[in-house]
Amino acid sequence: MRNLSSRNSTRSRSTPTPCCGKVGIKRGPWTPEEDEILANYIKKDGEGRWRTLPKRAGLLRCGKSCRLRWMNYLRPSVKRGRIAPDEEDLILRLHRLLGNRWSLIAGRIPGRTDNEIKNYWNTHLSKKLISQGIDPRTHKPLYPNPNSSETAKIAPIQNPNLNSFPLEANGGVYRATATRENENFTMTNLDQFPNQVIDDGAKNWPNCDGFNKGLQSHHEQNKEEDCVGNENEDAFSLFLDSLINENVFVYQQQQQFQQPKIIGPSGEPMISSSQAIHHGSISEAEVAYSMATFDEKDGALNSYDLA
DNA sequence: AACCCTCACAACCGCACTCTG
DNA sequence: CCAGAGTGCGGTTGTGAGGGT
Repeated sequence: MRNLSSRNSTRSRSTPTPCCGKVGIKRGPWTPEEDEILANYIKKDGEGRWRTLPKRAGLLRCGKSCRLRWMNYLRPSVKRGRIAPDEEDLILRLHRLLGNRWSLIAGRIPGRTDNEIKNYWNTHLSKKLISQGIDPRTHKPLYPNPNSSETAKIAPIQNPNLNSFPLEANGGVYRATATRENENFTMTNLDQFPNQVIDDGAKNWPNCDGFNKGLQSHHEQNKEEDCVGNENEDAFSLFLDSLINENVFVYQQQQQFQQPKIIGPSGEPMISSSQAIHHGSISEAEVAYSMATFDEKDGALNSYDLA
């Protein structure tokens, strides 16, 4: 799994992309004939070794192009057609949680590809949000107006101290370091996960663990279908589902509902992720990120100590 | 009919990660 | 440990269709 902060790191070496830019390589839209050749070849010989695939299959395309065409268009599991309203709603909520992690979002929407969701976002949803006065990047109001009840309904609840993703790389660990002065409470993921999930730790899920799986693209998940049967099957998915559902709940109820106070094992006040989000001490994205990571040193999932 | 503009979507590109020898 | 191959991801660009003038 790629380090989520790696895009900011300096590239260690500069490797060209040999399959691209070659003379004699066809570019542009794929023809039905090319599609048929590619699909037939993959049916026969399977995916992978994309760089040499075009030559083996007899296509004048670069490997990347073949892979993209297969992943985004030709795969049998790819769903075509319009994005349904419920899918749109899910995309919106996932984007609020995950930002432009299109492959993560796509992994939560069966049959949809990261490219399709990205395109749909850029052409439809971002404009829709802007027309509603919401910044599509931050999901915050473009023109904050405290008197606008409409804005308050839609806008996410975020910690004003945490506008820029305060996730620290700590030996491969991304830990939410949310704190808020004068307010003491602790949030853990214990109220979200069964204990055994936490106790197992992500180290016990080397290739098909719920968390890594959740962080992989949809097509990667398909590649690992043989991993089903693991008791920890997609714990990340369950968690994300709970976040998504909680998120809806928070948005609907934030103005009028007081959630019951939960007392932790040592008497400390405990809150759920939705309450923490509601509280403004941690954003949805921070919860999602931190929940999706584990400490490589002790193999334990991160918990939140917001005190 | 011709041209221009906008939109939606497919495809490309560069970067960075993992894996392997 | 290193170098290169293979691959995935996200931003950007290209292309074709449709509508307006």
